[in-house]
Amino acid sequence: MAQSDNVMDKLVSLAKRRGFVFQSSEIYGGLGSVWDYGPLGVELKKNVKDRWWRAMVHARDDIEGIDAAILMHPRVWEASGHVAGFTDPLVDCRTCKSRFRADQLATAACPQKPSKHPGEHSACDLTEPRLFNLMFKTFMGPVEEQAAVIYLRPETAQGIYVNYLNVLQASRQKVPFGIAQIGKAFRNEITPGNFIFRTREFEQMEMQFFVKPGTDGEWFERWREWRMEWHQGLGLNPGRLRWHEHGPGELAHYAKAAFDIEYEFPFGWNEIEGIHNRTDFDLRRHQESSGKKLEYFDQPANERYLPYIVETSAGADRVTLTVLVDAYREEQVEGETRVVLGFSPALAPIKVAVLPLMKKDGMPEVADRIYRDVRGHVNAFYDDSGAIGRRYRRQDEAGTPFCVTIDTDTLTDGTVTIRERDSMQQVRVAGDQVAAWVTERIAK
RNA sequence: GCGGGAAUAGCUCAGUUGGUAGAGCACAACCUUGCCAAGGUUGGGGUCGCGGGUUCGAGUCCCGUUUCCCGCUCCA
Repeated sequence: MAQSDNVMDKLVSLAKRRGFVFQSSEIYGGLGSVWDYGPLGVELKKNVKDRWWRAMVHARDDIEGIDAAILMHPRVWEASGHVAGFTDPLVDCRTCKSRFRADQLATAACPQKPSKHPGEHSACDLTEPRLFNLMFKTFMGPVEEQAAVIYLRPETAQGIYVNYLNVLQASRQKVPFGIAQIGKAFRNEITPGNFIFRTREFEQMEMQFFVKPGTDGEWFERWREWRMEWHQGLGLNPGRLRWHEHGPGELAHYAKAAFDIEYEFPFGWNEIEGIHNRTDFDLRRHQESSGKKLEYFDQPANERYLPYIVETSAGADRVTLTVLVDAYREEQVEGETRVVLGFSPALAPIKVAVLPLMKKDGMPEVADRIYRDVRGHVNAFYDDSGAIGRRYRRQDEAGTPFCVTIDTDTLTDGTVTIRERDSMQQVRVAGDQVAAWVTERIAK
């Protein structure tokens, strides 16, 4: 475990040094478990989100995208169960330092395993129950009165449910169909941590798929398969991905069945995406709470029903962390340790670095022309300072898959060398073909 | 929130029994070299997490606080 922690520590240092992730409000001492993405991090995360959006919305005819507001009517959260379910009364044991949900504690006997208890400790010395509301509260309007209390959404899904009929009508979709959304959500986690894995402000990539009751089981299986394929398509180590099925005691209040896709982080196996069969729980609750009919009318069959919902919910920050962790590797060269981030070209923040071999004979000028051409197509980076080997290393550390060098031959025949990070192979390409060459490699 | 550990330059860390800060790397400029990181010269950068206290004097001792890490409980 000590070695694993070490990897995360090094990743946090690297993330800060190279501009992937900074701690929020660092100059004021930092804000707990809130992180900002830097120049490279925002590109990486954006690439992850864009890839998800393309797979979900653009590449399919049966899914529409939306972008709902973070602020919603407070009654949404009463109907969803979050006002009741997200306020846990918790008690602590002063002796064994354990925490329990007060509503699950039947007796005064300590439910901890005996092995955890030193000596004669057989019953817990419990504190008074305290309320932990996991939703962030704020006020709508300038006067702080009870009626104006609203919440920052603790999940993005509800913005889809309350809009489902609007989307259905506007898009002329028919069940089965889905609605996709990428957006921020907020939770007052009791214990956040592990860098950007569990944070209080986070971004979700959610797709809610509306199906006819009775077909939910087969759609659930289909989406399980598709989502795992998507994660594998990011180029992640397949041995570090697995399923975790929720047992009866683990299921959330809304779910009939739930599978998590887990990734093996240095701190253990943890969930990066959940696939849930939410049944008609949410639509039914909103229908009852709002008094508005939310049924779907199946014209050919001439029947009305509340659709069942199969949800796929991935953490954008978690997937980004997964990509970072999976790409991280150390190489030993002549006793020195060097760090390489082996991002797939499609996800890499910088796709290509343009490096003139020497700062003379007009090489920087030629390199600059190529750089300006390439950056019109993909995110590129120009560097002419220091030794060439060192510049290669800097790009390896940033995860740049391709480096272009301009040498004396470029000045006469216009060709450049493209060096590929992972294979260390070099190819000779015409300077004006670099953008096309790189674009093709990224698309693969 | 509870218990344990930690916080000194962008990063990794030194800092002796209290006497008002250093190294390597990184960064900037110039020179040199030129295809897989450490060339030369010069330079910028720290109110030692923050706030109190003890002291003639605090990076160092005491108290509080914030943040991070490790456990306990929850989740994407």
